[in-house]
Amino acid sequence: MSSDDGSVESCLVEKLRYYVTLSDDEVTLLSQLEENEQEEARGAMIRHGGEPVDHLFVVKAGWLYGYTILADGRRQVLQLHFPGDIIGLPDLAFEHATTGLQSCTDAVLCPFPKAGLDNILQQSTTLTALLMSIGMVDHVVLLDRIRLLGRMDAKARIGHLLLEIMCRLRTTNRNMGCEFRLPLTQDEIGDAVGLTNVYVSRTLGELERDGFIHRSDGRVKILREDELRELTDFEDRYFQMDTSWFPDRVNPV
Amino acid sequence: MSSDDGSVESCLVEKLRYYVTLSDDEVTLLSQLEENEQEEARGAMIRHGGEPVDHLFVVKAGWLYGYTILADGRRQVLQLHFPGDIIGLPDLAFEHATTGLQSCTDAVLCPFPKAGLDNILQQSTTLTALLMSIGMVDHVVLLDRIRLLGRMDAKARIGHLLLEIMCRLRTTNRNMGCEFRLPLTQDEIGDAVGLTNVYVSRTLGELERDGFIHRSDGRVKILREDELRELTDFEDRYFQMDTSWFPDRVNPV
DNA sequence: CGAAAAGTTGAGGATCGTCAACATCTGTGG
DNA sequence: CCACAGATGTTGACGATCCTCAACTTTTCG
Repeated sequence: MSSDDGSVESCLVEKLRYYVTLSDDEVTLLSQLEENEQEEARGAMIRHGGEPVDHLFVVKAGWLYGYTILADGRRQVLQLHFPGDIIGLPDLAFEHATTGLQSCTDAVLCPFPKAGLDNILQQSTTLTALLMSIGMVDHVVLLDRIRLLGRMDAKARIGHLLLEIMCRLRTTNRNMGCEFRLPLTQDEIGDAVGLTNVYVSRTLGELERDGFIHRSDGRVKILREDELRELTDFEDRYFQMDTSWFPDRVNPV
Repeated sequence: MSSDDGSVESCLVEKLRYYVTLSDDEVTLLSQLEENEQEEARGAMIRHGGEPVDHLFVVKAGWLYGYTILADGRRQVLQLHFPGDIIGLPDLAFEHATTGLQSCTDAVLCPFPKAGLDNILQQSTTLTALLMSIGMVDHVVLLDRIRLLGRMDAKARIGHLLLEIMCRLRTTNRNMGCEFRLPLTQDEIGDAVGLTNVYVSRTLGELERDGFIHRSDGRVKILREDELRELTDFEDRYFQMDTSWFPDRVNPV
């Protein structure tokens, strides 16, 4: 699973392979998106909201998040980005970035031009359908987030976020257990689920006292996943995807 | 702008034409999505969350909304659907509907099978790119909603919702003013922006006393749009779309 | 080792929810 | 045309969740 220069295979390919088998041609098409690399340190501002956007990114390593700042200076974290994600698709429809982009760990990004999607749209209806499907999964995850922000209390919000992160990590790390490193500050967690850092601290403490999670180092372990899923009404949107409607291949393997 | 049988042209075509010029072939492709009609009365449950999904809808007339019910019975309205919208794209990636669907006015829907998108994906890269772009606009609208739910107070939430509805209506009703019929109950408004009907009533009253809106009949008039935009930090995501990255046409006019 | 960042804990306060009574609107049948 | 019932909207009193401010502790990293 490693290419001949010793590097690990593309996370994007790995993520897409979680859902369908890819032909060599399709892998080649995708790898064109990852020809350039750009390293970023933890906490780097990669893009401000409102800037002109001329390229998208594939995340090769690290965690990042999109955010907006409100008039009073507070921040809302809009979505988390993990290795294998394509960042910036929604901005394609606009001339200026709708969200800021910041890294929460050291990260490696692969920038590619907007036009880089032309190849894919024109040469592979399967990849087109797959990219649309990934977009649909993301869409549903946002709906879950809306539900969370609109109607759930602090404990459920944070528990839900932790479960979502875990399931998302599993799509590129197939046999991950229930423990993972959580490189988010409590400020960032709060900004993601609409709470303050103070209340995040209290609530994480409560979740730990209740025996739902265990924290040590920068790591989190989900102790009673089933019960936490129940408490937070969580559904794993990443687990499986319906590809039955995909068009017959115009460019068969 | 009317076809020979006297009916108004497709809202879907009208909405897409807001953004690009369409060829006759493309209009034909799209019209295939609207071959069947289904009438629904106000308040009809069209689909429950969790049901198997075998088709999507084009909205021909009326307002609808997607929602979910929480464990305690409360409801979160996830998105509003207007004439010209395609409902169900996100569900394509799943075997079961992720949201319930209900009408808030009498409505006319055009159901079409999942496979109905094949034609479009395979025969028009322009329409494919356009559908993706619409999806991206929707995506950004959801991000705005997340920001609203996570960090804005009741007055801004409701004001923002009203502005969003107005701008959305303008995409299919080009020369609409600042007044429109609002066929949502205060329960539904509350479920959309994460408040209770009681607080919606209070807040609408406050917005009216402040001179931002005027209510009469079932209609709302935005009185000081600029100031309300400022108060609610509103940005019109529907107004314009960047189509510059669209692939060169494989099937030119 | 020391400074800055991140996390914890307490006290008091603001926003919004809950419950309840009442008012108004809407549509239906007599 | 009126009567009535159910749905919808309004208003008040009270309470819960979460925020703000602030002091303090722990961790991280140069």
